[in-house]
Order: sequence, then C-alpha cells, then structure tokens
Amino acid sequence: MSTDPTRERILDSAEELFYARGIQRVGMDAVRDAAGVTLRRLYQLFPSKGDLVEAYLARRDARWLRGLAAHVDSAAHSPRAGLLAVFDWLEDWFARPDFHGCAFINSFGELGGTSPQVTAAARRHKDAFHAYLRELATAAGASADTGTQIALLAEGAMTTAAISGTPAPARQAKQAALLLLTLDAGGVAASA
Amino acid sequence: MSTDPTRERILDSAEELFYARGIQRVGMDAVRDAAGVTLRRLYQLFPSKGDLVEAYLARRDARWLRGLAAHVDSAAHSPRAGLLAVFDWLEDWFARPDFHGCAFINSFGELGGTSPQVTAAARRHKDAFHAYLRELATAAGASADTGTQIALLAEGAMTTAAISGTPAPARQAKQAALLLLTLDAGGVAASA
DNA sequence: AGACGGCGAGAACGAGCGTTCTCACCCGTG
DNA sequence: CACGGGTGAGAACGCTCGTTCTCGCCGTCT
Repeated sequence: MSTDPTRERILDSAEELFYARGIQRVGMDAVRDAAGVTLRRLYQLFPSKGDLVEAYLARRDARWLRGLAAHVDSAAHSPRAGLLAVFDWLEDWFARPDFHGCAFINSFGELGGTSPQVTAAARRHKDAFHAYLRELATAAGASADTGTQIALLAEGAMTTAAISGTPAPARQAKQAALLLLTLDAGGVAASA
Repeated sequence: MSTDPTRERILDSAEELFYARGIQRVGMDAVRDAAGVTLRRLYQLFPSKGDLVEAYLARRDARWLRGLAAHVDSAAHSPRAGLLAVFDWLEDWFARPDFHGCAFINSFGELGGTSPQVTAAARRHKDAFHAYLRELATAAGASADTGTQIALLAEGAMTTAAISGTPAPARQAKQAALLLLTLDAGGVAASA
C-alpha cells in the first residue's frame, strides 16, 4: 500500500525533475512524460501539484536522513567519529554530478515566501537534521550548543558547495567541526 | 545617469517584491503597479525581465556588502572585533520583520538550475562575501582558512535563521567564530 | 496652424501550465 | 450478447505572465 510501484515511479520522476530544475519550472506534463503514466492516473494518486510536492519533500526528507544515519552508523566506532563522518558523507554528496544544493533550502528559496506547506516541510527537515547533530554531539561528550554550531557549519557547507560548484566546503566545515568538538569535549579521550 | 530616479524606483519595487515573493511569482505587471510606472517605460529601462533580475541582484549585492562593511568599520576597533561584529550585523538583519533569507541563496534555489545568469550572480556575491571575511580574518592574525570556516558559519546562520524564523543562529555562529578565531589567532592578545 | 514624435493607459497576443473533460476502448458481469 | 464502469490518450479550459501593439493625447518645431 505504501509501496505502490506506480506511485514510487511518479515520485522518482518528480524528485529528479523538481530537484534539477526547481519545482515551479516543472509542469505536471513533464512529470507525466518522465514517469510514463497518464495524467489521469497522476491526478488519482496526487490530487494536486501541491500534494505531489509535499510527497516529494516528505520522501526526500526521510531518505536523506536515513542515508546520513546509515553512513554515520557504519563509519563510526564512536559518536565523535560519527559526528565527523557527517562531513565525509556531505562531501560525497557534494561531489555527485547531479548535486544541486539542499532540496529543502532550494524549495524554501523558491516557495518559502508563498507556500506555508513548503516552509513547514523545510523547517521540519532542518529541525530533524539539527536535532540529530545535537544528539551526536552530546553522545560525543560535547554540549548541545556545539552540536548546533556544527549544524550551522554543515548548512553553510551545503549552500557554499552548491553555489560555488565544488565539494571543498565539506572539508573546511569538517576541520572547523573538529576544532569545536575538541575544544568542547576535550581530546580523543572519552573521559569527561 | 546611474541615478535615474525612475530606474531606482523600479528597482526598489522589484527588490521588495522579488525578495518577498520570489522572482518567478512576481510578474512585470506587479512591478509596474508597485513602481507606479507604465509598462512601456519599464521595458525601455529593462528590455526583459532577465535584465531587471540581473540589475536587482547587482544592486542588492553592492548594497548588502556596503552595509556590512560600514557596520564593521564603525563598530570595530580591531580586525578581530570587526570579524565578530559581522554576526551582530547578521543578527540585526535576521530580526527584521521582512527578513526572508539571503536573496542570493533564494534566487539560486529558485533559478540556479535553469539560469546561468542567476547562478553567476550568486557565485559572485558569495565569492565577494567570503573574500571579505578571509581579509578580516587574516587582518586579525588568523589564517585565510579560518576566514573561510567563519564564512561557512555565517552562511549556515543565514539559511537556518530564514527557515527557522528566529535570529538565534547569529549568536550561535558568533560563539563558534569566536572560538575558531581565538584558537587560530591566539587569545585576546591581539585586541590590546 | 498643422504635422509629428513621444507618452500613458491598457488591450492584445502567444506561450506555459494546473486541472478537467471527451471519447473511443476494454473488461467482467447479468 | 448487451452494458456499465474504469482506462489511456490527448484535447480543452481558464488563468498567469512576458512582451508587444493600439490609440488617443500633448508638446514641439516649422
């Protein structure tokens, strides 16, 4: 039921198009063509473009955070290493040829002024991301404030990487995060 | 000639509308109404909407950086204090009722995927901002890398303040910048 | 005075797009 | 076999919007 293949195919196409071109520059016709589905079926599953956008953002939110957490879990022997691994994951993302910035920052920039739904979706996504980094920070023996500051570095790296077109900001942000973490949580020692 | 009052009035209206609602959701008719000018005159001064958008971004870039530098110059007895004053200026900006994020990040999110002109304008603006922070950092006795990292904090604060709707990220970023600066440029020694 | 060039106001045009409708067709059921 | 409901393909509708055109008016130069 939650895995209706047609629905997923539509969302795959919508995600690719919305993310690459922006939401407003992608018509329902383009989604229909890309998904190889009829317009009637598209509107049966998503009664309006707003619904499709909401579903796109909801799925991307879940997928993005799941991917990040999976990388952190697999690459990290400690919360401290996990927090730093966030930036390696970001760097991989930034270096992908289809990388075009954070979909939520982009959507907010595009529709934040006129769509409360998009604003709310962006806020939820960023809240969850920042809360996750605060958790990692406190688990690593640092304060929640340090987690917030590291989140700001991650956000800045996303926008800077997108606009400049290089993945380098990930390493700069990681370096700064390492310093902040070391300053707050002490050396590599887990002794607190 | 660079201060044609009609041209300035049009740009004032365009800036207010583009910034508040997004570029694509503002028609030339809305600009005409807000500027109290005829459509013919509008097209005489800006032959296409793309030209108007470019002029909007160019003027905002200059004004924003000039405002920042003026605040830094007036509030700072030292380069170190100037670098930190950047975040006070950001906080004032974030707290303004019409604050809606960085116009360049928003424009990039809206049109970065389809408009090379907008992408280039955003890149120029961010390059200039980051270069300015690197200058301040090196003048304060820190490395250019520290300036870059502080720029990432500033960028992250902008997007987070915009999406969350609070000016608090400015203070968090300032706190982190202070730590990075102190770590790199030594203690309060420089600020005699 | 009379022709003329530029101007204001707004209509008009053409394209894009969100959404709905038409119509021919195929299906399982009585 | 007749039939009603759902489907695919695409046209159609109504709106927005970038851009241009029309028309009536006014100041100017000769």
